[in-house]
Amino acid sequence: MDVDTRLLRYFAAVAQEGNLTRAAQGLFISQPALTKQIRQLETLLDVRLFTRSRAGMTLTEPGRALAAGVPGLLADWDRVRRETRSAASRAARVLRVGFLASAANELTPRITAAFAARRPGWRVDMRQAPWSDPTAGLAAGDVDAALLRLPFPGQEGLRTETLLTEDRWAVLPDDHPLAGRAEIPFSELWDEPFVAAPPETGPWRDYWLAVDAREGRPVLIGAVTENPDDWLTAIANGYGIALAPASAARFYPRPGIVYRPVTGVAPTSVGVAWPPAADTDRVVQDFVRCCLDHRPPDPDGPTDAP
Amino acid sequence: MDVDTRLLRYFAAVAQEGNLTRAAQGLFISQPALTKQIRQLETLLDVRLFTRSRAGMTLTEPGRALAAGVPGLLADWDRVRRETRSAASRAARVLRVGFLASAANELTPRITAAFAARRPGWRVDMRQAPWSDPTAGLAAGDVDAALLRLPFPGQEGLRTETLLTEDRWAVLPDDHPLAGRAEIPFSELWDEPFVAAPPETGPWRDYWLAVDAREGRPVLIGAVTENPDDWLTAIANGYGIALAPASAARFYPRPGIVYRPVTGVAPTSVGVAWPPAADTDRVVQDFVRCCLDHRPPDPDGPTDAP
DNA sequence: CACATCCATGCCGTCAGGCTATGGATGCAG
DNA sequence: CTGCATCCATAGCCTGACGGCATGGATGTG
Repeated sequence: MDVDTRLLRYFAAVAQEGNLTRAAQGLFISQPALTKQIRQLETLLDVRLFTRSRAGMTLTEPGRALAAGVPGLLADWDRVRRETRSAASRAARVLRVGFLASAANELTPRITAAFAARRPGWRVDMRQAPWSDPTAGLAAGDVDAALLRLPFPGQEGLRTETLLTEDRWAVLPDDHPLAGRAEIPFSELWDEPFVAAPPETGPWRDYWLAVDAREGRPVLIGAVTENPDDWLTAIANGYGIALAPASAARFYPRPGIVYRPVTGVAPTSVGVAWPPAADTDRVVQDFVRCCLDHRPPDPDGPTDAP
Repeated sequence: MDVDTRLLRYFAAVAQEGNLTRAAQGLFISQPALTKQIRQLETLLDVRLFTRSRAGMTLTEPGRALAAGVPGLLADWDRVRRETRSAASRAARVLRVGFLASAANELTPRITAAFAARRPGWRVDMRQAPWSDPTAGLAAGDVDAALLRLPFPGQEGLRTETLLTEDRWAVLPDDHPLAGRAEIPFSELWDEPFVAAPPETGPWRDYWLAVDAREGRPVLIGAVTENPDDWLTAIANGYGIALAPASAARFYPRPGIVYRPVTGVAPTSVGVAWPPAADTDRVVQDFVRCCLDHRPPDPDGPTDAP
């Protein structure tokens, strides 16, 4: 009696959604395809899992029994898969490091160089994470360590060390009325439209919109983008402005875009993070050591910033 | 990243066997098909799971990590599947009862009739189990209760009640030298060839060969059969003799076959069994009650035996 | 009564899984 | 040294499953 995890995912989606059409949209397949798959699962188990009605799909009693077990099965498979990948990385002497955007700025190459010197034969695999994952793959177990922005949601379950702190600046189109100012109080930006990350990025999005520095004022969203490139383009095209770490001026310069210091928002930090399970992992700890050894003496940023 | 349990079964088989060809035989597929599947799993995970050599397939380090997790995944899926089936039976008001051979003999129809009277709307689904499973599907969770021979291996983890006890008789071809005897001491059968169940049925096979009543003498196997029909045919054809419950003379009469009482072997019992989890299950307990209510007063067999 | 919203069905193209036959590598026995 | 056995990999083919689109049937709703 074999089953595909795909079938279980489909079932879980329909069970949760209670609606074939919407579940199919969420799974990026057509509704008839999903109909067929659910029927196939029912045939396979010889059990009626749903009662169909115009109102949608309602779980039967056995359907509820299955729905209770499936998420655990999928999670277990995911765990085993990640453990296998981790073992593979380790066997290949690869340290997987997740990072967000510009990672630890100018420190990054120096950290990896120091690690290479400390662990000959090992290779660092730097993986850029999407904005939607503020843990840069660490929470999902996709990487052994991560360079990321502090603080982040879920930080309690992970070990972190701060590497550097820098101010947040404003990113403006160069024809913006405020583009000529040497420094801008954040309150003057409250009514400006912002180019934001997608809503599903949650706290990340709010953090870079500086929601908690707006004294409750609503945020004006001018555009939503998924990655730095679209983000800069949207700003250059005048859809809105944004906040960014000061170092973005060095890492993401672009014609038509200017970066200006902002007062009235808290600075942002970059840290290294690792899972508690890696506390005794010599390789991960070596990497952390390399990170800490290259912390800049000046807490406002790396000393060799251009 | 979806995977089929089939793929995991294949992987587990190769991991355990260390040999594609033999694993493929055990899985009833061709060796090239298995080669492709294993390679596909490696591609899917992007991990080399085996090192190939003339000596066979050896697990790599990540392969061992996967092999450690896969049996648990498969067991969990099986558990969830059985729970779903159980919920379905319950919802359909079906009590699944496993049984071996002639179950509780003449009692069986009376038990089911009593249960039908006690639980209107419920249906008893009687499922004959193969000889290879002395728990008649109970251990695997395929049934809610079982009518089976006592004692059986794995009995400790289950609840049992004895329903009837009967002597074991000899089953002989009618032209056998001992066929004319009214009663046969078992010691006179020690050197006779026996028609046995397949070796994989283990304790069941040994029990009906009465291995523990032979004072250490080796058993002579004249033929191996998988089911009662082949078994009787083999005996009629003179391949060997066998032991059987006395009631077999009533349930399995056949031209060319005679049943004779035997002394020197312990009698055999039929009991009802259920999992501890069903101790509080009203329906299962009703069925057990029906079984006990129809226990014959005479411990040597049902009173209405012909 | 038209319309919206469910799920089910029919038909078709594509691809993955299986089989048979065969090839390349390597160890072993005569 | 050579023929053979035993590994696993590859090639070519067939079938069946999965997915898409278009459409149908049932049932509330404005």
